[in-house]
Amino acid sequence: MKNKFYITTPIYYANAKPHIGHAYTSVAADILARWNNQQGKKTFLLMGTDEHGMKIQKKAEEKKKDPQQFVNEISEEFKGLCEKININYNGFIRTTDKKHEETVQKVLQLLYDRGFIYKGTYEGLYCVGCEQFKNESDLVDGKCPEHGIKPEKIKEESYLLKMKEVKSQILEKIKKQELEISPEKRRNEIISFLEKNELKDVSISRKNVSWGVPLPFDKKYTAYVWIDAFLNYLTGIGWNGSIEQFAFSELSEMKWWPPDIQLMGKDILRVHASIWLAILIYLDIELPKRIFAHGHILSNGKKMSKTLGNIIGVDEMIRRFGVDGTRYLLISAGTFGEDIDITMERMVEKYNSDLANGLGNLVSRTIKLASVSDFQFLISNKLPISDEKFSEKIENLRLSEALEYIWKVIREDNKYIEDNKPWELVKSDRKNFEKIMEKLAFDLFVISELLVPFMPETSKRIKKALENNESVILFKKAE
RNA sequence: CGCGGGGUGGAGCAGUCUGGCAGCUCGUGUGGCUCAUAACCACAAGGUCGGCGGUUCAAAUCCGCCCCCCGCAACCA
Repeated sequence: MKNKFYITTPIYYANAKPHIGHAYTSVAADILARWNNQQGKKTFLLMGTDEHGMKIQKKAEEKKKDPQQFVNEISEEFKGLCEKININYNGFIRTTDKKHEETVQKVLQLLYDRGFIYKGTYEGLYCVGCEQFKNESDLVDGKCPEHGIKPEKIKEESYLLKMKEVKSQILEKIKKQELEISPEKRRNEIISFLEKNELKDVSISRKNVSWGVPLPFDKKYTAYVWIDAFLNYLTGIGWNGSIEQFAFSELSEMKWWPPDIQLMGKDILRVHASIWLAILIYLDIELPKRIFAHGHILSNGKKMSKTLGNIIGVDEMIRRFGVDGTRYLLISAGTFGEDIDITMERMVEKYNSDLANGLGNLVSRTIKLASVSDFQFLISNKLPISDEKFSEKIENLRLSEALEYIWKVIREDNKYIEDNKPWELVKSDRKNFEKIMEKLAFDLFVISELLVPFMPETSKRIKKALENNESVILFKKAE
């Protein structure tokens, strides 16, 4: 299918409630989806929840809940988050969906039959207390933080996915831009990582995790969550696990494939650029066109954490700044792709100056000028707005720059009003007054069009206010 | 010698690849305006671009060394 746009977010791990990072990724994805939709493309935004694995099993036990019930609740919370911040998703995949699980098993079997999965041994640090393998980064002073004991190095039988042999293929495809990884910085990182390191074969089975998809060829094991999770990008648009489905992709429900953009946090870029790509290559499925890794949200230069008490909640932001205000503040906080740093204090400032005093006040004063002088705006919904500079910024995911571009117009219009003094002209020179008002109306219309992906409700409200010549307070001052 | 990111006026950032008067927003000061959400506009103050050295007619930008902060170290989203 031509003229389509398929975008994915990572599926969110359902071991805890959603936080602002999830909102950030989701809003960005939503903006890109809405923008492409506005450009006349058929779009599909896929989101979802990743619901298997040891962590979830344990969390459910702690709360004395059945794991399925536990993830049902969390999954609803993630959907709720999407509603709250106005994410217009087209599909929401859950890895505990029956169809997804079946497809995962099919794929595992296929990879096994083709010899890409083999039985070997996995060596790792095993904590007897937790009954699971630990990462070195999980340890405190070389000990398990929960049990205070040193994990043992043990070997265990395990199923492994071959990685060594695909490495050069992955590297080549990235280098040849068959798959674009951006920002460029991240691309370079991945390339140098692949060039400098051997890719070890990855263990894809878990012995002590009952909450997972059983390996079809050895039911004693369940699949490691990543394998399960990655396939969501395929099952989420209706893949049933048969390779034939791709042969007629123009006609089948796989018409969305490949993803035009896969959006994710920088933390999971590396696993995507290795394991995920390996799976696709083994399955002979076309790679995504582009993977974009964004940065993390910091608060006052630090990761948000309960101990530091610097957590900023989505609900609180919505309460103070509204839905569109929250979307604006998240996206305008810094270059998309870099880490961004937010604090409540600065957000209040930015909200007041950009939204209340900037956009809100411009709309308000323009409409007041019109209504006291019986000027009627002619809203020309006929003209499709296309602004190349703006488009280019969005295509390159320079999202905050795109917003700055709009705000430049807002400032210019404020100056324009100041310079032309329409409140005087209305008494002396009606003709010129109308000329000025038309220019303002046109600009506001353009602004509202450009804002559609970023602040859909605000955009509608501006248009409505212009049509009805009705004064509005778009954004109340925040304290 | 593990890998990577960052250090730019009071705050937050852009600019570094491809060298050419140091840019944006906020805040501050002074003045102006009254259509507007005490909003808006103009002007001004404020920077040895982390440090030292090198290349160059010219360095925030290229090269070398050093200091400080922050991530990551793949089976952890």
